[in-house]
Amino acid sequence: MAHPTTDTAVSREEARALIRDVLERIGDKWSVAVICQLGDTTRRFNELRRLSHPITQRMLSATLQGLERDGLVTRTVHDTKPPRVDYALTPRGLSLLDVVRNLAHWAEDNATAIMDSRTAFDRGRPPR
Amino acid sequence: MAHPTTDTAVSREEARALIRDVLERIGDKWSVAVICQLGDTTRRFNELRRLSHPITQRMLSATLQGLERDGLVTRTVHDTKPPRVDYALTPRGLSLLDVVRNLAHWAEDNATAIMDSRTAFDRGRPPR
DNA sequence: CAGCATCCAACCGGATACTG
DNA sequence: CAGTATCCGGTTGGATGCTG
Repeated sequence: MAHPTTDTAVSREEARALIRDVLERIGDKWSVAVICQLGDTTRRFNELRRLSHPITQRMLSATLQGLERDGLVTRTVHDTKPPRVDYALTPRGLSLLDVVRNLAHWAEDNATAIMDSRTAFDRGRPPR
Repeated sequence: MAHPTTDTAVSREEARALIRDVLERIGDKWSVAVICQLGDTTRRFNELRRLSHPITQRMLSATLQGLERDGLVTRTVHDTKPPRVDYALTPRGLSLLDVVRNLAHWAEDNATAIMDSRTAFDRGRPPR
């Protein structure tokens, strides 16, 4: 405890790094959409595909693997024929869903204001 | 109102599009960090630069312009010498700060669990 | 101090084709 | 049905150098 200020600064930076790591998980193009679609029900692969609409197989697969890797969704394979795989949020995923819903709420509430702000800003600065 | 289901589906999709537009704003690499650093105090350019640490000038500039465009921060130029520019959150930016703080909180709370989950997952699936 | 301009590498993500 | 493999274009963002 010789240099508490330094300690604090370091852990602060480390905390920021962790936060960014996590934010990059949900900051990609599809994670939030998929998490919302999962909600509190379990869904199958192509079901998610339809719901998250123009998502490609590749991206859905990658997104789900990322979420599974982080312990946010579970993947259960029923080896029937045809094969069937169910995805669902884990408790941790559900807790994230709450946060994400707040975010979505805010986005919905402020979407038009933001769009207006953008066009106003762009009118003042014509591109080139 | 012949096909209310269709109507709902369409507006739902539009809503999703809007939300994604907004999420992409804060989904980039630096916006959240800058918003947190602004908090409820006004800050100068290089001050933000130091606080958001390894951010480059270019990225800070771009991030701030994006946030200003969306009406989330204000930019005030004092023409003194040397020049001085202050950035601060608008009311809308402050409301976003609340949401973002929730997110950061969640990230902090779950960071270690997520890291553990990742290493466990990766142990099960060695690369290649 | 507060930026803009340019260049360029890395990565993200879409399209497409194929498999168990 | 539920994916994997490959290709490849656009965007993101870092490094660097210059300006008022």
